[in-house]
Amino acid sequence: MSSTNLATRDRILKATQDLMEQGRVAEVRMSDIAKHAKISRQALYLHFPNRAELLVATTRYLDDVQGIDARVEAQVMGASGIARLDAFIEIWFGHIPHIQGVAKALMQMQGSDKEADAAWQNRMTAVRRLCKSCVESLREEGRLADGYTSKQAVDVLFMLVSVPNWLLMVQSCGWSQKTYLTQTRATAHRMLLKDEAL
Amino acid sequence: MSSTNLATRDRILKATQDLMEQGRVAEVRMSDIAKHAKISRQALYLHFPNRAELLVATTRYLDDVQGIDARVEAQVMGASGIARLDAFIEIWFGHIPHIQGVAKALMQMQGSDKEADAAWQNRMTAVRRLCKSCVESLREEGRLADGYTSKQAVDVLFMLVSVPNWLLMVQSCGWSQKTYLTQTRATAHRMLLKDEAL
DNA sequence: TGATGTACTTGACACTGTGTCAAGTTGACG
DNA sequence: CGTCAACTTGACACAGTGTCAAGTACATCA
Repeated sequence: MSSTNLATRDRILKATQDLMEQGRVAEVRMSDIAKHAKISRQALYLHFPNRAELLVATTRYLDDVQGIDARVEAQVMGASGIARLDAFIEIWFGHIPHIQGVAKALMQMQGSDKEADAAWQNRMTAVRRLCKSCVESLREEGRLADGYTSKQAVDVLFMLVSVPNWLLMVQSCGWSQKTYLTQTRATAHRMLLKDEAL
Repeated sequence: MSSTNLATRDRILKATQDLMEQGRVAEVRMSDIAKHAKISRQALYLHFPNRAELLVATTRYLDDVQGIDARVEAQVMGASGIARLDAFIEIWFGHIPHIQGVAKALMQMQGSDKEADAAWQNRMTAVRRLCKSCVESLREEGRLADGYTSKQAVDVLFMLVSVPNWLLMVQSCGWSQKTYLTQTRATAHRMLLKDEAL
């Protein structure tokens, strides 16, 4: 895998992204990806052991292309309290459209494929960590609402910003990105913040 | 389909429910269901044209077994305003555990199978209608929060009570039914109700 | 120049699960 | 006894994944 041609590997990842972004995710077969990357189907298996790992690698690739880590570091971890929460939601919701196709495919394999299951779960752990850092920062500043344990607050935020919810609102219900962002931010505030009755 | 033996049909539906409730949903094959219902795999196709329709029929069967329609009629449509909203959430969340397995299977087929897609979408329309009736009742009583169009309010409620969210909180995050119900009811109030600053 | 190795191709094949088809079997009812 | 409905048995087509073996094209190096 690491010994194979890098340019080809990137072409595969790019092809996967392209096809996923477009359409009927489950109809993106290994052979489709190969065709789009202009290699043989079998060559895919020289770079990735199976479909699940290819999809996971694609999310990593997309993270890199979008420079998500750096932006998170600067804008989320660089802020605190409400500002951190808002920055997190904004950056994450800006990223979802890019990964949404691959995410859908990966989630569809859940249960049918243990590898895919674990892989996606693992990816989501990173997002969960960010939720946690937001909650902790709010708590440190005394802004966290009563009535939740810390874990519950993290769970709630994690649910609020989940990909399935995004898919439902933006793709099925036709909400614009902007509307959904605004509404979710407001909801997050209403749910997680202490009333400022001062 | 309607000309075949009814007892067998029910055994199939019961078997499907049993297997789905238990476990790894995607690993429930047509042959597994047949085995569990003590008929041949081929006999399944005398009763249901394909897997998708079998799953949908199973949700209908579960609705019937649970007498969901009557309870909705009495407790949801029989109430109004906040009481209707609360009754809806309570009944629906009480029902999700029963249909959750089949729902998961159906959602997993989304995209790979147009029939399953349409079928599940169609099932969810009924839930959406209930959301709508709650929102309309709140609006009639002047309790609906400002800042949403009616459609947006329905969308928000629909998202809040979605099966994926239930799955995430109750199955992945380990929330108890009761906690999740209480929290969701509170969230629904916070999001949909006008502040009662009187 | 010729040897070696890497990246890729071609074509075949095993395997799993869905759905179809054709030819039985069984039991009830007239 | 005949007939019909419900079901069984066994075979098969089809799609998609993943594997395997043999071959090609090209670069690099002795």
